[in-house]
Amino acid sequence: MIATPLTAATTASALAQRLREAIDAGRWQPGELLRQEQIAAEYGVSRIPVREALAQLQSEGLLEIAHYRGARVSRPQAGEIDELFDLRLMVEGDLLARALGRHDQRSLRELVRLQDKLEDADNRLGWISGDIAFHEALYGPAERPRSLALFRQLRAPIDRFNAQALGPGARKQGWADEHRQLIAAIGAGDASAARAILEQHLQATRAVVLAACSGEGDN
Amino acid sequence: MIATPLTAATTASALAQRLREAIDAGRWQPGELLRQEQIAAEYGVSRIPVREALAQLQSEGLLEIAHYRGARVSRPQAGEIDELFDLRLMVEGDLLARALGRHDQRSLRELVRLQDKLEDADNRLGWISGDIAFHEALYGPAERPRSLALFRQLRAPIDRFNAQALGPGARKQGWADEHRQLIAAIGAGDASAARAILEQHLQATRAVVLAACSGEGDN
DNA sequence: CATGGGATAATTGTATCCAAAATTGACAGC
DNA sequence: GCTGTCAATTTTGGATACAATTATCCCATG
Repeated sequence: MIATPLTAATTASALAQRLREAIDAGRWQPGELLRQEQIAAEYGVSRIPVREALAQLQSEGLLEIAHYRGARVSRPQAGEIDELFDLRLMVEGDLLARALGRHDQRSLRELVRLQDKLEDADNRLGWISGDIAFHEALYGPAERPRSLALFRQLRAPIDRFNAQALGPGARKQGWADEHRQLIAAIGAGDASAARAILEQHLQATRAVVLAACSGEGDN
Repeated sequence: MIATPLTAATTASALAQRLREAIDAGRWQPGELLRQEQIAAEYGVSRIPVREALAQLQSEGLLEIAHYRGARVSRPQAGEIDELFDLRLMVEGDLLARALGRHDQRSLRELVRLQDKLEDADNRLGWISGDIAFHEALYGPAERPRSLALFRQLRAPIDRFNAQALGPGARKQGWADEHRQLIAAIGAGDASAARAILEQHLQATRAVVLAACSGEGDN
């Protein structure tokens, strides 16, 4: 089966995007081998851009590539998920604190708009990308590019589990409530309240992800 | 001029290592283009592993690659250096706190040994790699692989400036004193003292790097 | 003399082909 | 029947060749 033709700046980057989505969608299970030849045939390209795409996904932590032994979907350990949430709390807490005094009417309205849009999303991928957009708008005024990049990097492996294990219904209400409370705390300029809500938000998400992780984790 | 033959697991990874060192040594200035053909000829390989090495260095933040336009040495901004130190303080502070109660006689002796070795290093590269080894041994008992990887990632762009701008003599004594004080605080199990020394250590380094950065930064 | 268009060259991205390593399977030996 | 060894096959890594894109330079034109 040959997929629809690739249209993007470069074949390799388009492939990376496609493969990312395919892995998130469960096309390959954690630990499963991705064969270069097979992928090349599937997308109608040669193995060169396939290799570059795989290397890209490796640098993102999505794959583990062993010399002459192929690329496998990496399998996040429960302990690492836990660690990632601790790191997120540090980084995002700092971003939130720095962004707090820099929000204005316009950025607050934008947050509300993004949250409305997020609550309308019905599929899990739309839900997650909407959540990312919300948090980026939340932290954007801090003007901390490296921290924001780090935020994305720390989320990625967590979202992979979220996308597979969670439906849009799971904890959606609490999730939305916390977002609304965050907006309110920022509007009031209440730093400690905002921090507490963020902490609550991440702890609750951690619990859900860990439950899903240990529930289906059979290695 | 053709460099000495490459000997490593894979040509691409060996090239990446060589290029990293070459860039750290100033073989290419920030903003300068790295030509694939030229590098390939220089190391006696084809352009394929060169491309993979360049992609690797891009993912490390060392290069910026534009489609059909080549790879350039990235130019860290002063604001980003500042941000990186703030992130380091968060991550390393957390690692230090978690490692504190887990050190024992053996790991403390290892720290002393690494520090002795570090103070013997006479060239700047040995100094920096020795400092990395010391800090990894310092944070190792925390058993936080992601945080440790993040530590390396946050150091890399800073060390590049350190390697270029600083000699081994600059602040070497204060540096060593702070390391010794850290070992003492850990031996005494004094968390707040250890944290304070780490903070002092990083702030002093930040000042030196920022001075070097703004001193030669002519963009 | 400045400026814009277009041919030419230089450089990157991709396909095809070859070499090296690893996996698989059969078979001999115990 | 199990195990170790070796050939055949599969798969990955790298080299060479070709296509696509961008940069450069020349010259016509205002």
